[in-house]
Amino acid sequence: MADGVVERSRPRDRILETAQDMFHKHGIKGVGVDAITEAAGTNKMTLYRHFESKDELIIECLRATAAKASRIWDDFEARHPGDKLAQLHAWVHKASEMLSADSRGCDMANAAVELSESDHPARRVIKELKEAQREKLVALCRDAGIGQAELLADTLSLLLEGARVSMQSVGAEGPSAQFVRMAESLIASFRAR
Amino acid sequence: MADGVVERSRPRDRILETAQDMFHKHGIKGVGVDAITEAAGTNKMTLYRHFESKDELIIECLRATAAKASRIWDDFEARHPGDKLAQLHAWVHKASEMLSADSRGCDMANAAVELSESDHPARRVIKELKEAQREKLVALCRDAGIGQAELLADTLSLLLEGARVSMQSVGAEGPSAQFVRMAESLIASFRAR
DNA sequence: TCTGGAAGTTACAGATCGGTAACATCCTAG
DNA sequence: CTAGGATGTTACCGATCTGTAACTTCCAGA
Repeated sequence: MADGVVERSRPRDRILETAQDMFHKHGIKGVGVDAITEAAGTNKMTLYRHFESKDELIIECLRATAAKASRIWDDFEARHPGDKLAQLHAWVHKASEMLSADSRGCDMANAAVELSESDHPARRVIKELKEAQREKLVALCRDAGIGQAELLADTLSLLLEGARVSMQSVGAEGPSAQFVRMAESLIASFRAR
Repeated sequence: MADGVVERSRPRDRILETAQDMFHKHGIKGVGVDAITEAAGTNKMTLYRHFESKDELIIECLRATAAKASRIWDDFEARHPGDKLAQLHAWVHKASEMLSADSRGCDMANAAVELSESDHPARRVIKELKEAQREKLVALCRDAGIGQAELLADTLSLLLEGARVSMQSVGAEGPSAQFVRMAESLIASFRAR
C-alpha cells in the first residue's frame, strides 16, 4: 500500500499528527486547514467534524506535544531509577540532542509568539502546560539535592528557551552551541553551594 | 491639531513607525498592510510607493528596531565612559527594565519564529543584526576584563532571549522574574575565575 | 444482507490577504 | 501664480483564509 507518511489510521489521528508536524515546521499562521487535510489524506469536512475550529485543533496539537515531552521524562526515570541527579544530567543531554536534531524550537513558545491576542484560547493552555513543565524541573532539581532548586530550574529553563529561539534567528553555530557547557557548569556551581 | 499618535511627519516615516509598533504588538502575520496604512493615516498606494513589498517593509522595520537598540548602547558609554564593567551591569539593568515594560519580546526573534520559510529575505537580515549584537556583547565582556568573554556573553544572550520568550508563554511571574539575579551572579562567577 | 454512522466530495459563502491601475487632489519649489 | 511631484481615493485582481451545506460513498457490525 505504502501511503508514504500517511498511515491508515483513523482520520482524526492523522489530522492531529499532520497538524502537529506542519504547525511545527511552518508555524500556526503559516498553515491553513486545507493544507493540513490534504497532507493528512482527508478533507476539510472531516476535520471540522472532529475539531470545532482551527483554534481547537491548535490546542489539541499543543496538548499532544506536551504529552510527548512528558513521555521523555518517563524515560529519564526508567533509565536512572531513583537517581535524580543522573536524571537531571539526562535532561541536559536530551535537551541538547533535541536542539541538534531540530531547529524550529518549542511549539508552545512559538505558538505564544504567533498568537499574540491576549484572549486567544490557546494562551491559557500554553501557560498551564509550561507551568507544569516548570514544576517538574523544579522537583527534579530539588530531589537531586540542590539547595536553590527553583533558581536552578528557572535558569536552566531560560537557557534552553533561549537556545531554542536563538537557533531560529542566528542558527546552530550561535550561542546555543554552548548550551551543554553552560548547563553543566551551572549545575556544578549550584551543587557546590 | 492633535492627530493622536499619528504625527504630521512624512508618510514614509509614519508607515515605518506604525508598522514597527503593530508588528511588535500583533506579530507580522497578524497585521495586514491595510491595517498599517489606516493606522498610519495614509493609504496602501503610498505604502507601495515607498516599499516595494510587505517583505521589504518588514526588513526596514527590523533595521529600525536594531538601530534603536544600538542607541541604547551609546547611552551606556555616555553614562559610564570607559568603565566597561559598569556598562555591563547597565546592560543587565536595562534588559530587566525592558522586560518589565513590555512582554512581547524581541522583534527579531519573534520574526524568526514567524517567518519559518528558510529562504525568506528577512532571515538573513535577522541573522546579521543578531550577530552584530552578539559581537557587541562579547566585546563588552572582554573589555570588562572577563576571561571567557564569549562564553559569558553567549550565556547572558541565551538568558535574555529565554526571558523574553518565557514572558510570552508563562507571563512575567515565571522564570524571567529572576533574570537580574541570574545575570548578576553569572557575571560575578565569571569575574571570580 | 441490510443499515447506520463515519468519511469523502463538491461547491460555496464571506472575509481578508498582498498588490496594482487610473485618476483626483494637494502642496511646495521655482 | 504655476508646474510637477507627492499623496490621497476608489475600485479592482486573483489568491487564500475559516467554516458550512448538501449530497454521495464506504464500511463495519448486527
